[in-house]
Amino acid sequence: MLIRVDFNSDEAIYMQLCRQIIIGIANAQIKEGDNLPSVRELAEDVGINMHTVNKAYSILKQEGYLKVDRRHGAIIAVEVDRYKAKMELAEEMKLSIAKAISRGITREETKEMIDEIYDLYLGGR
Amino acid sequence: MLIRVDFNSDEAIYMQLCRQIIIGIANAQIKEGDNLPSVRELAEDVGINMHTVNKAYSILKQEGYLKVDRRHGAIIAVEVDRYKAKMELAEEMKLSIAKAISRGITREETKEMIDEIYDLYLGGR
DNA sequence: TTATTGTTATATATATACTATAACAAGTTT
DNA sequence: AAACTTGTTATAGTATATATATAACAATAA
Repeated sequence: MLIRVDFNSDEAIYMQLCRQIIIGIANAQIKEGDNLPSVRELAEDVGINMHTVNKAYSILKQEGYLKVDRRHGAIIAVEVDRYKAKMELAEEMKLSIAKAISRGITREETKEMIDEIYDLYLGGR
Repeated sequence: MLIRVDFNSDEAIYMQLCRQIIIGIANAQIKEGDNLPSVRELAEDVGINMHTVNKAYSILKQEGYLKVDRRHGAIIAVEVDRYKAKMELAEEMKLSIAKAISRGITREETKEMIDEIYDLYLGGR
């Protein structure tokens, strides 16, 4: 899985890493049990510091997307707490939908958009 | 419209203000043409610095939620560019939906959630 | 005239983000 | 056994973001 960072973005580098890895899981570029490159390897590869990668991995571990052990490095292992997952999703969408309503985007339009994004990630699956 | 800030939150104070005002527009607590308290007034009211409020107002102005003139202070005036609004919404939802897919939340569940949040804001409208 | 408006300027303190080196124990490879 | 790689931790430095404190300005309202 290819990971790149945009140094001109105002999104923090460690967040760019987290986001790309989560999207990689969503669209099955990386699957349960796959291992990510070591912190030093990925850092070298994208041209950033080891600690920035380590921060991203630590967050992903803490949020339940991967597990880390010394034998195999970082391994994708999504921990699913459906209740927590839905609460988090709702919380994240609250501001976005408030913006949408303020700007006259209907619920049907929003749901169409949801379908498009699901299709984008799931493809034929 | 009541605005409060949580000093223990890890969300920046100016972002808390932006969020609460946008949600206030979405659920019609404040409407087109209504005016917000002056920067000094709101700062005094919630116990923060004038410049923090000014930063929030500047962002909301820049994002097209209000206009500011010296006669009447900050006035709600939502500028709607539907194309831009939908692009922004899609962009904001991409990461959230990637998380949802990773955690096994189906598109139907997500769309139910969208309905609930729309209902939350729109109420009987 | 007096007061209030948003805006701008300067300064300071703290937190976050990122980098740079270095070291450690645990595990893998040779 | 020795050499290497792993994640992790520690320390230190720089840069930027956040929030505060004072002060001043022109435009407007009372």
